[in-house]
Amino acid sequence: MKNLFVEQTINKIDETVELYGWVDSKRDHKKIVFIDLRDRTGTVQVVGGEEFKALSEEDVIWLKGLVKKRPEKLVNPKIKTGAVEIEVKEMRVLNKTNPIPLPVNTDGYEIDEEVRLRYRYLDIRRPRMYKNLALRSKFIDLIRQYLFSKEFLEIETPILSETTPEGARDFIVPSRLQPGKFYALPQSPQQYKQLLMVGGVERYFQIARCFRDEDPRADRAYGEFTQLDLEMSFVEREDVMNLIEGMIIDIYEKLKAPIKQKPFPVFTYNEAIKKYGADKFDLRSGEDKKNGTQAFAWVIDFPFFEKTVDGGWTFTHNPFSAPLPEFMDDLLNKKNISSILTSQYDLVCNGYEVGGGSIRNHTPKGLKSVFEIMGLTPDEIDLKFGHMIEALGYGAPPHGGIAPGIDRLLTCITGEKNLREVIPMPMTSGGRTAIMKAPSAVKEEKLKELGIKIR
RNA sequence: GCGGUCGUAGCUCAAUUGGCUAGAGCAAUUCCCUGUCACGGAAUAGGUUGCGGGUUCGAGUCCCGUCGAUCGCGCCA
Repeated sequence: MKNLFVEQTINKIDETVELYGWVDSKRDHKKIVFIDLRDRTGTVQVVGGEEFKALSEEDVIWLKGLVKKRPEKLVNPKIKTGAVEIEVKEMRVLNKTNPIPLPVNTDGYEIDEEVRLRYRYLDIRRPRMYKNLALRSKFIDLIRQYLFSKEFLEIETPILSETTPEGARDFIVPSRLQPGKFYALPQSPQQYKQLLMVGGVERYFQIARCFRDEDPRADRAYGEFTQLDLEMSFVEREDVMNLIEGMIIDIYEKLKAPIKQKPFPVFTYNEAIKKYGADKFDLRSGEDKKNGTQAFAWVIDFPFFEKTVDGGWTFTHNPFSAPLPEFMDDLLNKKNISSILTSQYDLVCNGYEVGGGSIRNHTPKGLKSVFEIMGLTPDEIDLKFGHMIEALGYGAPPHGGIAPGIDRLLTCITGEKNLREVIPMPMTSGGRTAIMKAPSAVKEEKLKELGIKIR
């Protein structure tokens, strides 16, 4: 097993070491040949001769060699290991590469994204992409550390689930055992996490994959995305906001990412619209952008309902939200509907909406009232949300939560312009997996088994 | 669903007003060079200009269609 990373050679002067990695570049001077050996931690120069002649860029090799301090005038200040070089003793090619279809020693922005996605497994060899993936891993690690220290449980919720009657378009999956019927992939674990609160879990989180069949944008990947899904019992709006704000401040300190204003500024929806013309906005100065400062803010006091085109009402954010306490009577009596404010809070960072949540309606009558205002009949309410209303009737605790988007937070913190730069294997905007050929046709027998006829 | 931009060698690009055999850098292959560090130098190979049609003596270039990528609008509880 490999037990030494390239960047550690700097501490192994005069020792014989074994290294594994890829040939990043080769400089052949006939009698003396240099290669840069690369692994995920960086590159180091290896000095050899005849044995390196046949190497090509991206060959995978093992080598044994002596780490030598470089003479002063031969130090390369551009790389972390520039003060040393390896004098090769033995070398083996573990796998000779075919000509590589795209360069991996640039930042990659110049390359057609279609090519980068098709060869994503090579694209992530480039240091920038590896760094983004490593940061993503660290970020999630720090989330877990923080939330476990606050007595949270990490719990998985189903992926094969029920269609969501409102909201985004669902991905649906045919059922074999119930021919002609379909599962849906969750747009978020919203209902399950509330049921966990009914179940007395009190503090839940999940690094949750969410699925929505809506057209993509630069800040919105097609198909699936990841959020930190979180729910707490016996809390009020400020409790959830404080918890998540505390978590972010802790994580960003550990990642040495400066935050512009702490505590995060809070704007009401009306203030935000008046001041910025939108409910998401970028508070950074030019200087902030240059040094990677992250500007967080909260937006609260959104209207609960808005008029639909046909004159009815629909919710602005989340039908499971409770109104602010002072509007509960109006909700239950279906009065002054346009002025009811929701307990919804949105987290904004650098102009992106990076999360949203609310205190939920934890009584059956509160939730029912929302659907009644939306004009659903008792039968419809029962059919679509009967299970939730029933569950709330069995001693559901007051509860609320939030769901920060991991992809967007990472886009902000890395300064990337596109969400796909922090997603390991994203789909194209046309909904294709770029490496494998999904979605693909399935064989006639398979369809028959599922009870599906095409056309 | 709609609109913008783009599609030429494995990658990044060039090709004047529609006109000679579609060029260059990187990568690949062969060769030269003891200190380079994204080394340098010489040569070779590499093309259905996304695909299909049209206009024209002649199309990478103009027109129509189509496919794909990407950005935005709609959409996104």
